[in-house]
Parts: sequence; structure tokens; C-alpha cells
Amino acid sequence: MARAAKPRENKDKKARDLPTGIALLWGEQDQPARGPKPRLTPQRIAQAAVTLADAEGLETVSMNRVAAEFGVSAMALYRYVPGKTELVELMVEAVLAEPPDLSAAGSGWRARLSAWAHRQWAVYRAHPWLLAATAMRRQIMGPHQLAWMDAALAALEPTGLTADQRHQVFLLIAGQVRNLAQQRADFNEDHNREWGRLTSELLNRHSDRFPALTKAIADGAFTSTELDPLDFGLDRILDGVQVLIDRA
Amino acid sequence: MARAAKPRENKDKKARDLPTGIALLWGEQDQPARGPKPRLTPQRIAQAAVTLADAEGLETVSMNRVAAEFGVSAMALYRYVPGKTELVELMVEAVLAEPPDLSAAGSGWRARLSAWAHRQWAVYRAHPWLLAATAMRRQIMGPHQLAWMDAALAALEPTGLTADQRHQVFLLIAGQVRNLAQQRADFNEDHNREWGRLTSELLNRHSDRFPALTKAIADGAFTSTELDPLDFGLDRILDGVQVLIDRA
DNA sequence: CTAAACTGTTTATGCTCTAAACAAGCGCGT
DNA sequence: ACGCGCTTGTTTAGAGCATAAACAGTTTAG
Repeated sequence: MARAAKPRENKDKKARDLPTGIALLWGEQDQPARGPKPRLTPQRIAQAAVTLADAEGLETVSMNRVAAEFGVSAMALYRYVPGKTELVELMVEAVLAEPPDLSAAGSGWRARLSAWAHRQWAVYRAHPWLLAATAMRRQIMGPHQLAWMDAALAALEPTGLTADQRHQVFLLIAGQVRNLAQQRADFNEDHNREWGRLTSELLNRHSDRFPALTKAIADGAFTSTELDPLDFGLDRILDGVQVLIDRA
Repeated sequence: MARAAKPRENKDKKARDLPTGIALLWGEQDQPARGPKPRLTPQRIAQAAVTLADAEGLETVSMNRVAAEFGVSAMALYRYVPGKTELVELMVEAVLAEPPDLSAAGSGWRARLSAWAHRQWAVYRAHPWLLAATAMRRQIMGPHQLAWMDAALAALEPTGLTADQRHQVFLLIAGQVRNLAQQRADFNEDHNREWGRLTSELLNRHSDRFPALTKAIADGAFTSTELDPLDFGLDRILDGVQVLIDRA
């Protein structure tokens, strides 16, 4: 019952603090006049956390560790950030920076969406922890996230699709990039090799249970580097969208 | 330095235990003869954890909490499961159960893949924590996971696509289901409404910064229930795959 | 019947986030 | 000019987490 009470209180707290988090994200914080000059800002904290996550992974980003980066105690950070959730949200915002300018990518909706996906993919590659960071429940979106979304939706406007369809297509493209990041997240070279070795050993012993998989592997489905995963998926999806547009 | 040493040791340990985890997943455990009869099995533990996660979310699945379900101490579980990572892996396996029989779904590759996606989606809906569980680095795949994969690949065999292409299409479909789960994970009714309210308020104040987004929302992109998200994305992808097949 | 193997418990370590109480810095209003 | 009070940063503390290590108790093989 104490167990039940604690989370409830926590959730309520979080709901109350949501505007605080938004104010942070949108930079609508009014600075105080009375006290000592603050040594930090939410942005500087987020930036340090980003650098740390880039170098050593998101799991090493703890309040303690980030605070140590500034030579202050962990609790000092709570003067600038309501909690870790919000800090991560700020990290995401920091990394998304300004939205891409897609006008240079050509004039067609397809070229622009493709460019959008490639830029987003570049962000994921530069900051692999972004996947885990956005996987936590993320209720609010910062201006940079919305700007990215806006850029993609803008590219879709000349297609003649309905607003609903444009939205769904956006989700589809964003999802494709995200999935690629997901697939790549776990895969470093050594580890991948080890996984392949174990899996193929298991498959040898159970090949009758997984005929299609066994066949696909025998034909080199997992080792080939012919297809670029991002473009392959993207091309399928965009082809599918093209079909939808033509049909209307 | 102590900090650096600990994780290293941890990683090595995990690498050594990987075969243990595999043995667990594949049920290749030989039971002991000498000691007292074990009161639990890895499967029963995983099942209890699944029930718990279904009811109260993955975050409440702690060794302590699961152990309490059996009236034993937390450490008792470690006699059956190497660690929490492996427990989660077992939970995933448990929930994936037997692979779907797609032969009832019709004979075409498209109908079968669609059926596959819908069944997988049903699993995600029944066990929302599955998303978070498979988001952690998941190096090994259990027989049930491979069976699902095999079913999808089998559906793709009559298409005449290369093994590499079949693999990529599989990833595309699986990703689409996963993304949908991701989108839905955070969204409960109240929460969604609150998010919409705040976002539209922000957009009102910054509508010039996000013209395409503002327009899309005005046209009801986020409130309409016309399109079924799963089928919309699926149809686009499958249309795109059809184009690829036709071209070959 | 003894010894080995196995199960489950207790104890302890180190990590996490964050609440609460406190000391010290700084400027506004009087 | 000066003190009140807001603000910052620290220390202390608590609740939870995974899990290592040492130990007690149970069962069966030799």
C-alpha cells in the first residue's frame, strides 16, 4: 500500500510538473533576480549530458556523473532541471538542433522526404543513445522535434494527400529511420559475429524447424551488403506512397 | 578506476554467460539429481513475471517482486535464472508462444504477410511491455522468435525476391508493427487529450514557425479515426513490395 | 552412512533518483 | 545603507534496484 501510494504520488507530481518541463523545452523561463548568479543553465547541463552519452552511452548518464562534470553535487542539478526525465528530454532537443533545410534536396516530395530521412538517420548515427532516450515515455515535444515534423509534413503538402494521410506517411518514414536505428543499436562488429556463430549453430541443429530461415541464411540473407537498409526500406515505402497518390 | 573496472568485469561475465542464456531459452537444461527438489522452474518464473508485467507494467517487475509472487527471497531466483536480462528474454519467449499458422490466411504472399503483421500486433497489444523488453539490447533469439521470423520469410518465398530482399522486407514489416506499438505505448486516453491541449496551445503561439504542422492539425490530422494505422502503413509497404516484385 | 551437490536465506555492497534540511550569496525595497 | 528573503549549492538520508558471498538445510549417489 505504501508501494501503491508512492507511484501514484509520483505520477501526480509529474503531471503537475509537465508545464515546467514544457517551459524548459521552449525556453520560456524567466530568470530570477534575487539570489546568487547561477553557475549553470539547463542547456549547459543537457549539453554535458549529451557529450557524456555520446562518449560512454546513455546508461552512464546519471545525475551524479553529469554533476561531476561541472564539479558540483548531484543535487545542484535539480535547481535547473525538475528531474532526470526532463533532462533526457532536453538532451533530445539539444541533439535535434535546427530542422533540416530540404529545399536544397530538390523540388519533388519524394526527394525531400528521402533527404529528411537521411538527415534524421545521420542524427541517430551520431547519437546512438537517441533511440533509448525517445523510447522512454515521452509526453511532450520540444520545438526542434516539432520543426522536424513540420519539415516532413511540408514536403508532403504538394502530394494532394489528405491531412490524415500525410500524417500517417510521416509516421511511416520516421518509423523506418527509427527501426533502422533499433536494428543497428545492438550490433557492433564482434558481437554480431558471435551472434551469427551461435545462431547458425542452433539452426544447424534445428534446421527442420525453421526451413525458410535456414534457406534464407544459406542464400546469404544476413551477410550480404548489397542492399543499403535505409534506402531499401525507404524506397519500398515511397513506392507505396506513390501508388496511393496515383490512385487518388 | 574502480568505476571503470566494474563494468568491464560485468561485460565479460555476461559474455561468458551467454551460452547459459541460450541453454535456458532453448530448454537444453539438464536437471540435477543430487539436491532438494527445486520448487520453481525458469518457465514458471517467467510466467509469473509476465502476469505481473501485464498487470502493472514492466517497471514493477523486479527480482524482489517476482520472488514475492512465489513467497521466496529474491536471491532464490538466481538459482534458476542467471540475471534479470535473461529473465526478460524468457518473458519475451513466453509471450511469443507458438508461431502463427498463416496457411489459413490465404495463399498469396500479401495476405499471409498481412496476417502475420496482425498477429504480431495482437501480441503487442496484449503485452504492451513487450516493446520495452525487446528494446533492451537483445543479443540472442529464442526458438519462438525465430519461428515467427521463419513464418514471415516462408510467406515471402513465392515472391521470387532474393534472400536479401526477403530479409529486408521482413524487417520492414516487423518494424512497422513495432513502430505502431511504440506510438501507442505512451498514449492513454486522458494523457493524449492533455498532450493535445498543450500542443495546440503552443502551436497557437508559434503557428508561424510550424506552418505545415499547424495546417495538418487544422485539417484534423491528429484527431481523425478514419485510417487504421496498422493497415495504412502495411498497405503502403506491401504496395511498395509489389512494385519491386513486378519490376523483377 | 558419509560426502557431494543442490536449494534457499541472510547479509552486504554499490548503484540509482530525489526529498528535506541547511549554509551561504546577492539584490530589492525601505 | 541595511536587512529580509529569494536563490544557490551542499549534506544527509531514504527507498529501491541488481546481485555477490557466505551460510544452513535437504536430498541422493556411492
